Amino acid sequence: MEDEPAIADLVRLYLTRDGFGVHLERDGEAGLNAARRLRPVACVLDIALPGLPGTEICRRLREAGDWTPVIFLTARDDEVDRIVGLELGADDYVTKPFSPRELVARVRAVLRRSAGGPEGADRQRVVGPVTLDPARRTVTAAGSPVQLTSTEFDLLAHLMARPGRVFTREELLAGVWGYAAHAGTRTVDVHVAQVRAKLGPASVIRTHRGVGYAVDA
Amino acid sequence: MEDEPAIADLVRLYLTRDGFGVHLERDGEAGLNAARRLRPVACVLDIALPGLPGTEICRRLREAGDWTPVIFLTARDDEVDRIVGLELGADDYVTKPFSPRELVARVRAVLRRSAGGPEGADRQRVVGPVTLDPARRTVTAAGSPVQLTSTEFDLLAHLMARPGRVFTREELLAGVWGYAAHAGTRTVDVHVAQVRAKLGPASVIRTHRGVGYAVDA
DNA sequence: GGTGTGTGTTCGAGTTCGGTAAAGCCGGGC
DNA sequence: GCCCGGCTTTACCGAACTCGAACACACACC
Repeated sequence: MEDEPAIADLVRLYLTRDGFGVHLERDGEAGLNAARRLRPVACVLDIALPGLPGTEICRRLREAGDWTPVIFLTARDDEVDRIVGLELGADDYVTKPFSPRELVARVRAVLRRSAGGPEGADRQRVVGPVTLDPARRTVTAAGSPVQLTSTEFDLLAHLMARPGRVFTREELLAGVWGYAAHAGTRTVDVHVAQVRAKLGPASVIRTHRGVGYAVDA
Repeated sequence: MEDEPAIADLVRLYLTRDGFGVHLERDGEAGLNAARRLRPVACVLDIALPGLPGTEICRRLREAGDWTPVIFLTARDDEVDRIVGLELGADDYVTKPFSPRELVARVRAVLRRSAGGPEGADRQRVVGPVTLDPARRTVTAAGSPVQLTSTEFDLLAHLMARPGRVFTREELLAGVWGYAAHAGTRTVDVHVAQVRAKLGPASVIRTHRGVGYAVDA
C-alpha cells in the first residue's frame, strides 16, 4: 500500500520481477479490506496513507489474529522504534529514500524468517558465456573471472535477471540507482560501456536503439 | 517472563501461533518457581523484572544445574545486560525493540542447537591457509595458531561458514553482534582489520567495495 | 551524400568508501 | 583505587569509483 504513484509503481515493478504477485492499494481502508480478503504472504505499508494510517492497519490486522508479515515504509528515522515489534508487531521497516532492491531483499528476509527455513539460495544466472552469482557477487565471462565495481555488478545483475527483456535507461536508473537518483540517463551508457569492456568479446549486452538495453535471451 | 503486558501478549501470541506451548509469568520469583516446576524446553526472560531480575533467574537455574536454554530480552543499547546475560550461560538475547518473528526464529534456533541439530556448525572449516574449529574456538593460519578475541573469532567464523558469500555490514552486525539495527557504524571494519592483521599474509577476507566482506571461496 | 538524432568512448573533477591510527569507554583483575 | 585488554567511535587520508561533459562515431531518413 502506497499513495505516491511513482513509488508504488516502482515497488510493484521490483517485486513482480522477483516473482512476487503484487496487489496494490492507494488508500488505507481499501488496503485493510484487501489484506483481509486476499490473505497475502506479506504486506508493505506506507506509514502515511490517506484514509487509514499504516500503523492502524497493522494494529487492526493483529487484533483480528492476522499475523501476516508487515514491512513499513517510513520517511523518518524517529518513527522506527515505535513501529517494529513492540506496539504494532511489524516485522521490518525501510526508511525513504530506499532502493527498491533493498525493499525486495527485506521482503525476502522476512518471509524466510517467518518460514523458519534456511536461507533461500539466490540463484546463479547464466546468459551465453557469462555467469553471475548474486550471493558471491562474482561474474565470469567465458570461464574467467571478471572484476566489476558495485554499480557495474548491480547493473549487469539487473539486466540478467530477465534475459531478453529490454530496460529503458529510466528503468535502469530507477532500479539500479534507486528512485531518488539524481544521475542523468547518459550515466547508464557510460556504465554499460564499462561493463562491456570488462566482459570483453563475451559481451552480452545489446543496445536497442531508441529504447534501452537488454541481454540476449 | 515479561512484565509489560503488551509485550508479553505479543510474544505469547507469536510463540503460540508457531506451535509452542507458552506459560507466562510477570514476576521474577514466580518465574523461577515455574521454570523449576514445569521444566520448559526454553525460557524467554526480560532482564528487568519485578521481584527478581532475569539475570538472577538465569544464574540460579544454572547454579542448580539446570541448563534449559534461556533467551533474554534486553533494553536497547544496553551493553551491560548483553554481556552479563551471556556470561551467565544464556543462549541468546534479543534487544528491544525487536520483531516478534525474530524472537520466534531465535527460539527455534536455540532449540535446534541444544538438540544437537543437523547444523554442521561444529565442523572444522578450511579456507586456503586458514583453518577454524568452532568447537575448540581455535584458528590457525599457515599452520601456526592465531589468538583471536571472542568477537573476532565469531566474525571470522560467520564469514567462513559460507565461503565466497558476501555479507553486508548489516548482516554481520545482525549475525555476529546480534544488533537488529540498520548499520551506520564502522565497528565491523575495525574488527575486520584486526582479524586481517592477526592472520597476517594469509588473510582471506576480501572487501567488496560498496557491499561488504567475504572470504575467498 | 548530407543531416540529425542517438550511442560509444574518453577523461578528469569531485565524491564516496574503506583502511588505519588513536582516543574513549567499560568491565575485570590486581 | 589503578591498570589492562577488548570493544566502539572518531578522524583523517589515500584510493577507488562515479558522473557528466565533450567529442567521435553509427545509423536512419531524406
